[in-house]
Amino acid sequence: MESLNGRRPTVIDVAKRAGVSKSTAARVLSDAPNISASAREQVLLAAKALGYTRNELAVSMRSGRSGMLGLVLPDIANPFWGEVARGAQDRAADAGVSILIFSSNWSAEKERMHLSTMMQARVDGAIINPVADELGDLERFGLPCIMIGSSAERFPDSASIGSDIAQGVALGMDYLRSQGHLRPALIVGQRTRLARARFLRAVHEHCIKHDIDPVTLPVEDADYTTEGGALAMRRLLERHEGGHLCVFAANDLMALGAMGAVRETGLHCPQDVSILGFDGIQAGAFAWPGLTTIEKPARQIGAEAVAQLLKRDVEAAQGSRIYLPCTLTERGSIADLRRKLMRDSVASGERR
Amino acid sequence: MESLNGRRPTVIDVAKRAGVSKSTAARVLSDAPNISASAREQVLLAAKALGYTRNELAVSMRSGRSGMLGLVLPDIANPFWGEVARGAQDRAADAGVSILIFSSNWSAEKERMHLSTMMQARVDGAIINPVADELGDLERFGLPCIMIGSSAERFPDSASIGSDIAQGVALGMDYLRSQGHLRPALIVGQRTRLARARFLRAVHEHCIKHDIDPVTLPVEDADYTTEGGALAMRRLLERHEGGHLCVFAANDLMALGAMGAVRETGLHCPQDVSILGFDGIQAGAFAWPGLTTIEKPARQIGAEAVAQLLKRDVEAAQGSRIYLPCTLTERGSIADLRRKLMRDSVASGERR
DNA sequence: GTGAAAGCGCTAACAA
DNA sequence: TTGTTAGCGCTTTCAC
Repeated sequence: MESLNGRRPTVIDVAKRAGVSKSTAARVLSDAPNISASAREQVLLAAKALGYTRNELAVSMRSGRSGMLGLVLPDIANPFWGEVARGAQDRAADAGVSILIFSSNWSAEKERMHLSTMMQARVDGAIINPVADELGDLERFGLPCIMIGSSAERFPDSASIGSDIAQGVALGMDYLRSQGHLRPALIVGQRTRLARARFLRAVHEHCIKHDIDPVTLPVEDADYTTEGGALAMRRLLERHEGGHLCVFAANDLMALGAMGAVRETGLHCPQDVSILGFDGIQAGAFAWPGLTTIEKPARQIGAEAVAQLLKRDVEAAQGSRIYLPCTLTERGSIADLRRKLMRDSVASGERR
Repeated sequence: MESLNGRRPTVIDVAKRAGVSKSTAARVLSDAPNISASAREQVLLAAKALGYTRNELAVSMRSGRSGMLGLVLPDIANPFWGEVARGAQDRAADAGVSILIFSSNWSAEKERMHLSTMMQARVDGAIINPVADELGDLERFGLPCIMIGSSAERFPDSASIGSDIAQGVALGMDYLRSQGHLRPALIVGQRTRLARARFLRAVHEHCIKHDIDPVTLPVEDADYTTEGGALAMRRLLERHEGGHLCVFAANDLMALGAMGAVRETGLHCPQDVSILGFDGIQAGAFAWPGLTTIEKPARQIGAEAVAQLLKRDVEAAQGSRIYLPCTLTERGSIADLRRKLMRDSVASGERR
């Protein structure tokens, strides 16, 4: 009976077995209307018996849409991007589309390769954290595209989704202020990075709002790595003139590095030094003390990007930018100076 | 000239522009032999001008192979699986194939969904960390399949790749022994987990080799989470009769949880308690003290799985099992009791 | 309600 | 060396 010897069954096989024509079978299998109950039943039965699964490749070719989305990340092994991928994957699965995930490993060359592979695979849309400055054919053929992450700003014409750095920084600065840290030192990215400027701008805005001269905040550049953070911390410690030191790092890895440097110096966090991070990576929860940090909505970014891409069919939103809010995760790397100050003032007999 | 108004160019468009036939163009574009230099040049020129990219969907349909591999992971956001994905991605990119990554989120239902999506997408092979006990159509149509991770043992018939737990445990036990810890306490997984038995079996073998009664090692069950590890540690501490306590946890998360519990009790690691983990997740590097651990070759597992799948075309290796060796990462959570013992014996005037 | 036939973009067998 | 032709599995007119 099963004369297809190992071959995967096609509509034709199903049609034959059901005793109907190819098109009737196809109609049933694609839920088209105007089918007699008996025909439907026969076809469904045959399909089940044969273990028929629709060949999406063929569907894609006919329809011109592949039901796949491309996702190009700088590093899928990086927990932050892993979360983004997870968000995208979950949202896509809900909508019944698949995701082709690529890891550019921070290489523009690899990225170009992946972009081209995506084009060839005829993905219906792409989500990209761009490394290079140009997208090649993607733009040329108007493939729906959404940029994610900070480097997205290099592409002012395309839609983008990212975390709201300004809001996150404000949140962090407000929190530090609430704990009595008015002039935190800053560990920021290299001068070439766009994220650096955005971070600093947000800090300045906060300062101006609170009548603080931005120039009075110590700033150290680092390279977003643990080692860089440790280096920057040591320099900060050298410059420091005594009293409690508070540091706001532009990412968690640098914050964690800074924490290590503090420990090496024989100082303690948060007793002598307070540290605030930015990202929300898992490792921060296991450091000691736990790293208090501004958490980026990684998973939502992925999910929202997919959602936008799927919506895109209807309305083409050129150059729109969505910034998702960050949240504060308190863990224990920040000293509450206010309470301490209050105690001091009570002790010295002052009243208000 | 560009009369395809936004449409992506096909071989036909290229052929027309180059003034040759469809098949000549196709031959050039697919690097087939027997083409005149002039024809080749014309076609390449036309292709470039038009921005032609081969439609892999069509190629796939003709050839029956999609150039895509499916990868089903329990959680793409989990750093360990992220590393596996990264290894697979890199290796696949080298070979010019794409990877469809799915995250089952530990749900058998979702897994079944993803499996079916993969079948419909006509992937050429699949790499799976199985949650459910059956694979459905994958087996039925003989899709090349490789299982990864510990649950792979539930599928004795299919090929699998994993880390060599026995070797890793032996490595860990030998290392502990070298540091003077002869009878470490064990924090292992739940009784239902296959991994638990494998872990314990390896420990027993080590014990027997070294004339230690395995029963004398305290064992606590936990659920592979930080909280579970902390709980198990507290129970271990209660049972403990004084002196240095050494703990070998079956994964890093539990080890990290145990470390936290030690700190809460007012004890210190590694002075009072030594802890050895198993996995090699990033967070372990940021804990304080850094977690010494047996590192699983996550990235290689992914890479090797892809390699095997690609090789599979040639020789079908049914039921083969590959175990990749683990490595030791020393960080600082283990006390060197030997040195301490030596010091003690020197102090008390003993000679050898 | 159903069948016949065209065609998505490509490759491969056959002819010239 | 090049062109013609027949499909891969599916959807979708267009007749009946």
